[in-house]
Amino acid sequence: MGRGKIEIKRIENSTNRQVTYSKRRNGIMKKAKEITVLCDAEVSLVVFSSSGKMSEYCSPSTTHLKGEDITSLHHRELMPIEEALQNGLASERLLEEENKRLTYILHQQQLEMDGNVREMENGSAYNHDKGREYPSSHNPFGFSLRPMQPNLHDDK
Amino acid sequence: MGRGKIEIKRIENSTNRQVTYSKRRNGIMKKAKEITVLCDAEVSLVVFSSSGKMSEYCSPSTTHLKGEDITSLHHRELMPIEEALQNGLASERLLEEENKRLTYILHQQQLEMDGNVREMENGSAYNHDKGREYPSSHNPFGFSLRPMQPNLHDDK
DNA sequence: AACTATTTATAAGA
DNA sequence: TTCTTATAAATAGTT
Repeated sequence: MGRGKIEIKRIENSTNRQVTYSKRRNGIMKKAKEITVLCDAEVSLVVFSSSGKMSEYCSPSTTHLKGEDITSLHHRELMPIEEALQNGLASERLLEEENKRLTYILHQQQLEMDGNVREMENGSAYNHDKGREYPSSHNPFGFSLRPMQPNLHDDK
Repeated sequence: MGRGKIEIKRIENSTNRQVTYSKRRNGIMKKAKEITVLCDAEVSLVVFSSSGKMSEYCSPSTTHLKGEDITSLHHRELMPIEEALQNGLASERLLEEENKRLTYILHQQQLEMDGNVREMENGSAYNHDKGREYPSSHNPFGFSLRPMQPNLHDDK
């Protein structure tokens, strides 16, 4: 799409690569938003440039979380951890805290499951991650919790 | 892009919405792969259709995990947990195991970092998982674990 | 950052 | 669903 056709292979020129990255990142973000709206879909998109800069899009949660959207949940659950990490706290300590959070959420899930075993047929999407910008040029973050689609209908 | 211009708003006709979803999902996945290759970027993209079907793309991990790719790590580390969950084991037990696994992985990462701090400028890409269908049209899984970049340099 | 010539994605139709 | 094709949209190369 452009003045010339290009091969899909790494752009060696750093400047061109950066420019193309910027354009295409905008393009894919737009597409993500569009499919969300047009098709009532849910999308999580995270992109890291080769220089470690992150961009992300996450569709608003509509059917789940009882009004709390994924973004706000992300902010509530993850940002405190990210901040703490950036403040240089020991990773072990953070792991403990993370684990507590996991435990809590797992309990919540467990309660749901106990009350609604039928819907526990299938699994989750674990996973993924990417590059980034952190003060020390290290990402101090060991892992993050990525809430997806809690099955919170307790009406059954 | 097509025979006619469309407004970006929910497609009410269910069939059309499904068709558009399918086409656009393919399109955005392609774009994700392209930006990965062209710009040396890392991408994680998860899309859920309104019927609960998930599709995912995650760019391959290049710099870390010493040869173990994301997929195999996912299978080794995560699938047993998913299966266990599906078998209804207590969440506490699973969390403990999960935490042990996390700790182990964190240590592994630590070892890598200790021996090669220079290369720790950018992160690894854990994982991914591929298209599942949730029978009940709900994703029963409330969260996913997203390992990122453990900051385990205890030299500060 | 803008500007276009082109390529690519895709909406509608078959 | 898969293919076709006219048209809208994205974007590569340029300014």
